[in-house]
Amino acid sequence: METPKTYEPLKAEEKWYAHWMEKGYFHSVPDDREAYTIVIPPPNVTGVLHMGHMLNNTIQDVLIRRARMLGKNACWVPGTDHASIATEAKVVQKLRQEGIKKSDLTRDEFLKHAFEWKDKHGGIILEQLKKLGASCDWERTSFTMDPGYSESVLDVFVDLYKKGRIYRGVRMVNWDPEALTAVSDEEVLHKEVNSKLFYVRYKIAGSDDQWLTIATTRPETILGDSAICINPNDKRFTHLHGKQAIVPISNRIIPIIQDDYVDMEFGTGCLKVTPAHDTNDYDLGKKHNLETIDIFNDNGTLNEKGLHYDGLDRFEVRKQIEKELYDKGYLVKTEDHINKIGFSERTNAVIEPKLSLQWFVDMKELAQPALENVMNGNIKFHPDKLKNTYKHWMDNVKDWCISRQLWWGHQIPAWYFGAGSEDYVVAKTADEAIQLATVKAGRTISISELKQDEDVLDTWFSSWLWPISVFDGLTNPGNEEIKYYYPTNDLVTAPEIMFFWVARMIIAGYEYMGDIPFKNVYYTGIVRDKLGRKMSKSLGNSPDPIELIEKYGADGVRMGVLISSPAGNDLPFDSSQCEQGRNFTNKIWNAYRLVSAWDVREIEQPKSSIKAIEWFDAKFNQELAIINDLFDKFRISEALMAIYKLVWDDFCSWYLEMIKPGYEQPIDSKTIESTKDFFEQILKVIQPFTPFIAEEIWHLIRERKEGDDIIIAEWPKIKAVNQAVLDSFTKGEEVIINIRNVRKQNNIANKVKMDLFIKKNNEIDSSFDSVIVKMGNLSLLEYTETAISNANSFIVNSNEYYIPFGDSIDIEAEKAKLKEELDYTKGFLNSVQKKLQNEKFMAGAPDQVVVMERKKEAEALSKIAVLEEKITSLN
RNA sequence: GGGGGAUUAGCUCAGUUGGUUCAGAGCGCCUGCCUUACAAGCAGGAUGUCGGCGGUUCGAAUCCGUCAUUCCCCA
Repeated sequence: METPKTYEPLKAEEKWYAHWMEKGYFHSVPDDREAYTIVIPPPNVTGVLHMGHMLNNTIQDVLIRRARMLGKNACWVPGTDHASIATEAKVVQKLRQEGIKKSDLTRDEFLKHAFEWKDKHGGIILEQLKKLGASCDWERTSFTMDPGYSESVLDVFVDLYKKGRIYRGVRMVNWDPEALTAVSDEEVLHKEVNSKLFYVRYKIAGSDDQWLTIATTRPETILGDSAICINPNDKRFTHLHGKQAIVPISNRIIPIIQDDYVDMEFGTGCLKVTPAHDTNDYDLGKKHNLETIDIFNDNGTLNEKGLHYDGLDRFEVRKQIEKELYDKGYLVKTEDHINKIGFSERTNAVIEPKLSLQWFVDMKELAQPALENVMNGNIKFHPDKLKNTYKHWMDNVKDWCISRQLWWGHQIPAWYFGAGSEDYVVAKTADEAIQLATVKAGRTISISELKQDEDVLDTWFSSWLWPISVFDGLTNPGNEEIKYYYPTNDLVTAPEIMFFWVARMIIAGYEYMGDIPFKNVYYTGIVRDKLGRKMSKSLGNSPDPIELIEKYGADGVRMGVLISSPAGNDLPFDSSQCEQGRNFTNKIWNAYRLVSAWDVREIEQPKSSIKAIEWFDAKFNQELAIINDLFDKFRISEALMAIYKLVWDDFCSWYLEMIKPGYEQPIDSKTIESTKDFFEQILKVIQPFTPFIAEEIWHLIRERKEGDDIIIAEWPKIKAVNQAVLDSFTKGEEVIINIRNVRKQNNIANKVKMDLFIKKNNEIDSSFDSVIVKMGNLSLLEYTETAISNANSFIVNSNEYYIPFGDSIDIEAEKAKLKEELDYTKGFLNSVQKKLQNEKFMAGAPDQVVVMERKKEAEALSKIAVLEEKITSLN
């Protein structure tokens, strides 16, 4: 049976993933080993895999696979998030297509539809992760609305309420008029848009024809105005102090107030104050005891306070009111204006600041340990610089609005028994609520009187418990698993959710476990397309990961997303990177083909092979130390690059070429065994990155006993590095490259053997001569006392190398080449000597540096001597 | 408006406490090769005022100031 010329990934991937699953290698149970734990950032339950997931999960898999090889008890917990707004929006949309309106359904009916949807689409993304090779412990798959999980969410709500950390209050919230729910500050995206600034004049009350002019971007909110505000220092408006103004159209009389909040430079210096519809105005309103006039319905249309605009959409009103203001002589002018507007992350609707009764978490004190323990390094961020962003947010942390006017999620465990604002209790179950309510009301409250809060909790109010609740740490505190796996080790996520999720997990960790939730946070970047645009479904610029896997193989795609993706930097993705990854797997495949095809005999081991083995052994260990260090620093893509070069350049281009027997020649058994040992070491090191091909070749290269799989093999241990061998090789390498250059410049085919004469002027290391002969395809390597005429020549370490080549040598060209090198060396010498003659340098520089400069000087001088002599000899 | 980054080769990025030829890597590009593992390959090669200007220093990609450009977060 012939081994195919190119690696065919798909079959191997299916085979080995099934094998790993069957062997239970991904499953972890607590034991004596050190635990290494990662909890997956749970994707939306109904989501599909996109490039961001690919990047994120590949990194996690690399970390977990390496930890497994390091002998740790590796546990990667997968799962999904119920994603209340996103999922509910999808279900509503699907029902609408079927002609069903959400408003026609009861809560229970709607939830039935939602669970059907979840059962149908939920977990698709987890199946896709398997194709990528993700070695998650699938027996531990969690969902934020699992019964046990839900229980812990409610426990935490009740607990925080009892501790006084949760309160209910009327606040300005970000209202999504499309989803009809409040959203958190973090779910609002601010974008710059071109809009208009409207200059509108208000008549001063009691005057005949005195006016003031305000500037606003939202003329429709005029109907909700409660005051005009001016800066008390503004000299232009001292005549307005204590006066009142008349609101256009509605003709209400409102006070003119003074506050230095007003920016005298912006607009006209007169600000209209609409406490119900602007966060800053709300604060002003509270400060000055202004009336709050809410003119909007929940869906963004105006209500009866909007007078004749009752029922019309806010944007339609903006158009119509412009005309009315103009017709009635109130509109002074309009100007083009760029301002930032908040959009809902989920529905893209323009967010309306709205006053409403919501539940909040008081964050100030909770945030303290979470801030401290990141700043003091108990939790490390990679890259470290993101600590600054974190600190800024935590220093200015605001209360967290946790109620959402949705049905899909954890229903808030608050129970109302009357119409008063305090007629409610917070309890996990209805039974408990009855008891509490009875006490609070001072009379017997029956179940029929009790009404549970209609709203659900923000999704992040459940996912902030993720590292704890996946191990039942709240419902079954102190259990064996939570003790063993918590705190987890590394978290891999996007900086976008640093506040939504990371910060809050740290808060919950301290509040409920008294400890950090993880030791390291690795922040990935945003995956962008070639034009630098964020990959998104709406732009349609995101490739389908599964198609990529089918085209390039999972290993190729894994490499493709990691190869240029340092922590915290965006990943400008192009499928050519997957091509590079696929080429790499193919390279390894062909190295295997080469090694497997040789005829092995009990013959003498060539000297060059002995040297090659010595060298690669040293080289491998040198690189392994570097790779381990890069892993420890979470420089994953650099570790990959180091491995890439180790395999491609050192192993394939140098080592295999050095030991490769001639065409149809056999290889000695010692060399082949050493080579297979090296190959195994290399497979181990690539296993975290390209697990499938590693496993495939692991089983092809040598007979394996049942259960001898690379996924659980031991990560190579570092042996002492023979630096002398590495140094000798470097010199030999330089000679070989020079020989290749001579061939190239003179068009001498590789198969033509050449002679090499060496005139020794300086110390010379001849230990790799046998390798030079082989790699240079030399018929002769000889040391000589005299220069050789009529030869190509080069200089390494002041020793002269000659390759005679009859008449075809171009003496002038050779001279020019030597002259050029001479000039460069003289210039170099000059700069070195300048330094050495500089008294300040000699006084200020450390000895080591001076010694180095002297050595450089000596080398340059000796090289110049050789070059000059050669040039003379050519004349 | 406030805060935080970033700026090094055509692209994506390394570059530790300022000091080895420190100006680097991968990709791309150029040249020559279908040399029996691999053309998804081999061998060789070129490319930079380290964003600008100023400063500190014997010495600056590295430290300081300033300007420019740009990204992110917050208001």
